[in-house]
Amino acid sequence: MTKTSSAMTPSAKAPTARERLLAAANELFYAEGVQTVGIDRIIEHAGVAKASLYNTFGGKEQLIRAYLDSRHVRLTERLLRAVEAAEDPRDRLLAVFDAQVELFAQQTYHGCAFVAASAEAKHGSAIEEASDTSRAWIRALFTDLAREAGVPDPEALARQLHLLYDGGGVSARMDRDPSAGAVAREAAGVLIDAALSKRP
Amino acid sequence: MTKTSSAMTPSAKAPTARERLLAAANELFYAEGVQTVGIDRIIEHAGVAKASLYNTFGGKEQLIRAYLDSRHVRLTERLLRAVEAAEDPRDRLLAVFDAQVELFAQQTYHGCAFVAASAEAKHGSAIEEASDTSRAWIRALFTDLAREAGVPDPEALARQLHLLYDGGGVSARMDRDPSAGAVAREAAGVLIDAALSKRP
DNA sequence: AGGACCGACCAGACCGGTCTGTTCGGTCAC
DNA sequence: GTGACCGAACAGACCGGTCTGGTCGGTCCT
Repeated sequence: MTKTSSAMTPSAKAPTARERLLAAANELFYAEGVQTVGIDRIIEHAGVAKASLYNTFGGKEQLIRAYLDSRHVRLTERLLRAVEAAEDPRDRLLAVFDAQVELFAQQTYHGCAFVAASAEAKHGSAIEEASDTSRAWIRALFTDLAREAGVPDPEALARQLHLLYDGGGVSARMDRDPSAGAVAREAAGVLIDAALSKRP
Repeated sequence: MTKTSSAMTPSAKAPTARERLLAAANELFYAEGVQTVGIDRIIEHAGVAKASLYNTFGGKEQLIRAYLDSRHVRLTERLLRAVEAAEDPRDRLLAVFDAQVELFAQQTYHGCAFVAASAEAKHGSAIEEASDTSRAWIRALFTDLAREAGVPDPEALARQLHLLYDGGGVSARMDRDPSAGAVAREAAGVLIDAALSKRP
């Protein structure tokens, strides 16, 4: 009845090698960086043979790409869930920062995975590609919500809020201070109100 | 008369091994990352013997530290110069972002060196130490300028502006878009005005 | 003045270790 | 038996770091 080994569905039974690999990558790459963590540690932590990694993903670069893609999926889910819980257009914009506050509170938080991974990535790499995709999505989310709120220049407000979003992540990591989320949220409120006041 | 070999003064003549090493580190570390660039490439680019590196700095970690320290010195000089050129308290706060705009315009700009270097640094490293020092200095600068401007809560405004400052740097690098500087400056103006309006 | 000396430096061989990526034989479930 | 998987060994490049040997300009001593 239950197809456990189909590898296409995560299934409820024993996790496949791919899943364990991705989980290990998520833990180690995120905590220590994609450059400093070697594949030996990944496969050891995943309890997987090296050949399985290369059969499944093809190489470290592709594993990093898959790791970043999975981060992006979880990011969009988290943000969408937070935004949908709010109704007032202004609150929907702020909901993004509420999600950030919640995220920073976890002691596992170690900054934006894309910012960290792209810090030492060469131009044109898969890392840059994944970062661009994720950042474009966030920018579009901010723009849509800003337009929804009825500000005269949604693009401009979106760029400002994106700056705050980035700054919050960097500050929370670099200063080891989760309260950066609250600061970002407060500043966002000011910027939103200023943009709103220009359109009566 | 002239003591050229004293090694304490950079002198005007031929650059010493230490200077060339630091210059090479500044170029390669900043452009490609402190992890990905090996010391072999540093010494080759500097035209220096490997032993000179280890005699002068003691190791890669210390070279990175010296590189970051030199970045910090240049950063403070640049910001101080920009701030001192302005007279109005509000303009002095904005001058920090003017300096950022100018910085982003250089095509060599590749993001904040401290953000990049600390992305894959382990907790308690010399990199973290240097980052903390630099960030504390910037925070103090913002706080002083905010106090000078007479806002009721200088610390709060400083934290907001620091967020914008960080966000501008990240966005300029990740999006390969220097206009993030102008966006940050504009948002800073809004936040400053909002803080100012609370104190008559 | 001239020879011994010395510190700063370069060139490069070399070390142990680690990196990514490959290969192969064995095992277990279906 | 067939495919997915593990454990282990392997190759080749590269890492940070050490060490030897040689060059050169300046300084001191006589």
